[in-house]
Amino acid sequence: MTTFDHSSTPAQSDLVELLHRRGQRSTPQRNVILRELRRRVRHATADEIRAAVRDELPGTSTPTVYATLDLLVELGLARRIDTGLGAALYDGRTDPHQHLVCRRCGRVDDLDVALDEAPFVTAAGANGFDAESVELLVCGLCSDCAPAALPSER
Amino acid sequence: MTTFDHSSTPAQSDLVELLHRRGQRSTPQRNVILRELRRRVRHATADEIRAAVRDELPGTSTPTVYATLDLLVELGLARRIDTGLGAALYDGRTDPHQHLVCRRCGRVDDLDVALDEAPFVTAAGANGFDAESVELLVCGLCSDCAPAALPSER
DNA sequence: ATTGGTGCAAATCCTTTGCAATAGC
DNA sequence: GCTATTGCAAAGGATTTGCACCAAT
Repeated sequence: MTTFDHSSTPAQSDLVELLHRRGQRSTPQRNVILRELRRRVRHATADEIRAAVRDELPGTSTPTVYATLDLLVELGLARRIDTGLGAALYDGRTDPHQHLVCRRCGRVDDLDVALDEAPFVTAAGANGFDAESVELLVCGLCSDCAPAALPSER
Repeated sequence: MTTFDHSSTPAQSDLVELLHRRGQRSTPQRNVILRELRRRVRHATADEIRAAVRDELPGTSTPTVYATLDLLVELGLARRIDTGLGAALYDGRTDPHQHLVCRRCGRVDDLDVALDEAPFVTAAGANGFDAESVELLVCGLCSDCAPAALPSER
């Protein structure tokens, strides 16, 4: 196999089964964090998720939010985007898409251009590397920042 | 234009001219850091570069190393790799190539598979985004970690 | 009852900032 | 001489750890 399963988004309720299959537990925190992540249009930082989750689960702690987001990524229900500009972003979309990263304001937008991952996964395998995912980032200046940038920074 | 200039690595001496053209100065720190970055086979963290540079320029400070590496990236003489696993890595190779990132040990290797950036750059432009570079990371387990990983973490 | 999960506080790690001193041009 | 660059120390921000308590199975 040279590609990944990119089937459609699992239902919210599937989280319970995914967890139980691994001997892990369904908790209010996990359910609410996944729901919150999916409700969002824009990508969110762990801290933004925590702020939002607090309406429903007031005591929710930062370490729990991080642990849960990492777990969701591991379960294939979320993606983590590391841009190197401030905090990592979490993305509830699980279907294949890429990201546009503005190096000036840090904004990250989705980019829906198909990427054929097969050659990369195959070449990785030839190096003894077990590929799990391919992330493509287009870095540059977003529509707000491009005009504002001085010639020297372009 | 829908692609970038990926011409061959500039000579060390060109750094001086690149800097002067921007009204910036050639300093021993900048020259030594670039030389060190290019000498390396494996990618290096800012701190590793600092440790290496200290042999030649004992006083070199952390902020200078970070500032210089950022400058080299801006000048197109280096790339910064943000994996989200520990410190950022700097890569002195300027010709097009991708990266393999082991999520377990953090090791990053080069992957020489051609990527056609054009469709991504074009689509970015259609969104009003001014693309400057495209980064592709293949995430997974390296040859050392894949056998060691427990079934549950694979 | 078991043991996985949570919250709290604190620690750690990476990177940037402020500022006075230095050194290219 | 002008001002970019440096080093130092310290701050800042993101994420993780240790541990006691709690709760899902």
